[in-house]
Amino acid sequence: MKMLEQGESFSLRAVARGAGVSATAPYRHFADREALESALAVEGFRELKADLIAASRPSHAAELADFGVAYVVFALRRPALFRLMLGPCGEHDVRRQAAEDVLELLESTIRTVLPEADAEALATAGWALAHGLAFLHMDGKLSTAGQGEVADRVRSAFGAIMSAAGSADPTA
Amino acid sequence: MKMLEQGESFSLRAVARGAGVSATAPYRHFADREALESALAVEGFRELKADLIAASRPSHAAELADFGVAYVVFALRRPALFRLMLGPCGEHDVRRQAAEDVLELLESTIRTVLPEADAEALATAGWALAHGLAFLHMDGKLSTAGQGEVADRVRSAFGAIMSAAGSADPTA
DNA sequence: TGTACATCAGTGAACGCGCGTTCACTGATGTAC
DNA sequence: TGTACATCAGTGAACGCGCGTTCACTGATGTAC
Repeated sequence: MKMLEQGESFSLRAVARGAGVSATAPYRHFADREALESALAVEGFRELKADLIAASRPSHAAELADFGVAYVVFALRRPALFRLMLGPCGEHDVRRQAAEDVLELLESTIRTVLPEADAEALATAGWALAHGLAFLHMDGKLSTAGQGEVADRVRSAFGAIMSAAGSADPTA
Repeated sequence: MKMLEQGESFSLRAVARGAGVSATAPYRHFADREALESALAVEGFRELKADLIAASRPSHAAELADFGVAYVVFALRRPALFRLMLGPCGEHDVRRQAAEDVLELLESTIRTVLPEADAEALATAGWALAHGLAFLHMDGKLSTAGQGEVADRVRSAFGAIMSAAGSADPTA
């Protein structure tokens, strides 16, 4: 049960604490902090992908917003993990490929739902939109107080992007 | 000349180092780390707003993408400052109001350029889109290698959102 | 069944690091008379 | 013009903290014979 506590940010010692184990125990299983971080990120991406697939069975374009809602909800439910997964990473990081996979999941969905759209551009825009909403909510720039407020905002934002894809050429 | 160095993240000592001054010198001017952080953030928002206004004189909807490009370029040029400005903040943080001001700048521009659109929803979507693109590029999830690659990607993403606003109801 | 040994997850003390912060100080500049 | 004093930006030593990491260790479990 390797979990990141709600409030605190990632550190090797914080993970050990969260697991109820001494600060040095993780070294039995991981070479160093970076190896632990990568393993947590990979597991996190597995969960995120499962959430995205579960939340959305997009039969038409509007339901793509469900992807966005699931993405933002995941980020708000596990902020430390989300930051770990999608935070700064180097050139040859496993997280780079994992993030690419998420983008491709979105892209292939768009290809079946909106075959006439520029799937690559639209997938990038959709991902960036969800990503921006996730960070703005996580970082307290948009309110998360109201019941259903977050989901409504995400849906309304996706409404703007997605109705474009069917009706206009997304490349300016 | 209070600046944040390119690579390193914000800390009181890092700012002092960047200013070529001892670690304790900032206490002559700021009560504590948080006061320094707020002052830098406020100054940063002033610069960002100036960049946004300078980069874009939106006469029609497509040019709103210039806002997005300026936003992302600012983030990539001053990543530590950008993270400081738009990173986690509490309920009564000056940065909250400053961020709100940026949103309102975008919103009022939309109101004059696209009077028929849902300006509030569209401004939030546009901000989130630019914000997501900024973080995805900063954090190495989207390539920043190619000449003009970033600006092209931002324009193409904004194309998708903005052409919607003129042609369809952005609320799903 | 019992004895000897290997394996292996976890422990606690210790290290060096950068951090925020305090403290008493120095040295330059400005002001009063 | 010179002397006495206040102001104030900056200094360097020192503190306690959480971090990543090392080290020698303990104690439980499994395996060989």
